[in-house]
Amino acid sequence: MIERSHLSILREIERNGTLTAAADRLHLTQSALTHAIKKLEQRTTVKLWNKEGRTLRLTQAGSYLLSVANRLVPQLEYADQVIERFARGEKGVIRIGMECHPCYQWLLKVVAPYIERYPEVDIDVKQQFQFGGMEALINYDIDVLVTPDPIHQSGVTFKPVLDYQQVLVVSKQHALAKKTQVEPKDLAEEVLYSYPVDIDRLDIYSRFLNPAHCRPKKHKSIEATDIMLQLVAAGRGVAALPEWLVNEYADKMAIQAVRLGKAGVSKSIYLGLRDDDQDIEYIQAFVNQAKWLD
Amino acid sequence: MIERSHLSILREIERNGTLTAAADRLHLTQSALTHAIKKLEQRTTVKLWNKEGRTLRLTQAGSYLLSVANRLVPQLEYADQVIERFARGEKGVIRIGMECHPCYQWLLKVVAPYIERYPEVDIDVKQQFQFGGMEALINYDIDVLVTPDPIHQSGVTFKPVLDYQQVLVVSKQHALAKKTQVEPKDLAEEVLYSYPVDIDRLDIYSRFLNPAHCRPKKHKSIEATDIMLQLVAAGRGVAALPEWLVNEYADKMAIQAVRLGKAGVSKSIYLGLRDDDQDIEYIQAFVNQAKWLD
DNA sequence: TTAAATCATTAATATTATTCATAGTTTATA
DNA sequence: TATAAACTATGAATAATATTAATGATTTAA
Repeated sequence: MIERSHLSILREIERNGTLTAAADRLHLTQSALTHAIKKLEQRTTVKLWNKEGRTLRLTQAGSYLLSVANRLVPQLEYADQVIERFARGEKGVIRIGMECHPCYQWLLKVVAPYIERYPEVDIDVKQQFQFGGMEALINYDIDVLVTPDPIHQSGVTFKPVLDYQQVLVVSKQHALAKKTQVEPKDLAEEVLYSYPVDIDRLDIYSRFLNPAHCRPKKHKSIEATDIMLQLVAAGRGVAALPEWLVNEYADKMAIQAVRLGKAGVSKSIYLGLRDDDQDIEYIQAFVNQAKWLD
Repeated sequence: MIERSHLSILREIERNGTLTAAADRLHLTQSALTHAIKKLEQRTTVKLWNKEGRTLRLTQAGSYLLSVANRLVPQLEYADQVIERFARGEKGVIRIGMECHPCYQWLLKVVAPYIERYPEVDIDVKQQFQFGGMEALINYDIDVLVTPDPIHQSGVTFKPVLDYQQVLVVSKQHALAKKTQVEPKDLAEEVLYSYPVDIDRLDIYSRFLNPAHCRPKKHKSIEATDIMLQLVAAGRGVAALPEWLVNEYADKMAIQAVRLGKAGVSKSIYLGLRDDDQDIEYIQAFVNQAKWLD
């Protein structure tokens, strides 16, 4: 069986001309090389070199093996390097699954500085998890789950990375814009825009309207945040969004954030990780980056 | 340092699912494998597997190494074989991959005299490359690629070995059989037989019918040349084939070759070789044999 | 011809791989 | 849920292999 060491020896002998020099390169003694090549030639019963005087000339079989060596050894050496990078926690892939619509904007702000610091880590974002992110995480389809609704399950741990207020966004011209807070009944005559997700997953219902048994006049769903906010700015309706997201748009659009009720609606974004991965350095670093952004 | 044994172990564990089974395959004990992988993981300080119960799931680093293994181990195994052949005093093996259907018939005529002259060289023909022959060549799955469509890529050189005309074959009774050449519109009421390959790869379309915006009445695909020509002879349709191939059958069947258009459709068959192999004598001899046949 | 450089050989030693025996887990099944 | 079966882990013993040291033989160059 041809081993890596044989191939390395082939290469170094050819490159350096003499056994002695090749041995130095390989941090071995000349004797070791002599033994190694003799053993290889004996075991395969193939002569790899013809000895002309003290110089070695490759046979046909030898130069075949040399070509194999020149092809494969660099690949093995590269693999060594990659594994070292894995060892130092520098190399890897993070596949991120998103379970909340507006989180994407927040995620971009986490990812940007992270990829600066970890250029060897690939980031792959899969946005299409309306739910079922947990399953994807457990099945190793993703490595990190970004969600506002952590589910407790063994093998997976969630960490809060961002606390924020869910607020009502209205046009600057809107009557509610003057108030410091809105009440559920204030929405009775409003058009409410939301992302196209199940109503049970919308906090404006579960934590604000439903407890007061109120409904908006109409409910429309829209995929794109920009469009939604343009409609809001135009006075065509209102929306419930994270405060930090509204702030991003506040200077470009005529919109205003208003607190939901007296206490406000507090939310958190969580990152879910498999316990297996907890102590992978580049994943830890990612979680820390997310926390720090806060 | 990643050794061949590590890569083989990776492969067999993944292939067999359990350490015990992998150990059997490798003619080792389970204990040996446990020790080996533990040692590797300790030396590199990289976890290659996560143990979930008794099943092993590759980590990112592990699956990276597996991909390296799947690429390199077959090449090492092949090198073992080549060296064994050298040991037995055989000069080697030529593994030929075919990317064109009718080339097989031509190849037989090259191989026949070659194996007379080089009884010590084994010839192995792999016909199943509809495409992807390039990859096979580069991966050392084959040594020679026979194709009408050479792709320029470093490390591989193509040499034309046969120039020929692609012609239309019709029954001797067919009206077109009297003509010296056919025009695209002549096929408008014909059934056209071809090998079952993508239409883009058929010269009768790309170089004859398409430029004139013509189509045959119907297009049917058939695998076997003999059957195809029998149908043609029976007047059930026409086909486009290499002239030399038609000539082979011309005396046995009532078929007639007609030139495609005024200029004809000229084609070449190329042999692709890795540059590494260019100066291996028995491979050179093969290429020469192919050229000479012309 | 001689000194320097290189390669080959043997025996001793060091290192690494493998096994054996056995204990500890996990999984299947009854 | 107890039990058997299948699998993995571990430590100590052993086997196999690699490496060296010491030295003699050969080649090369001056």
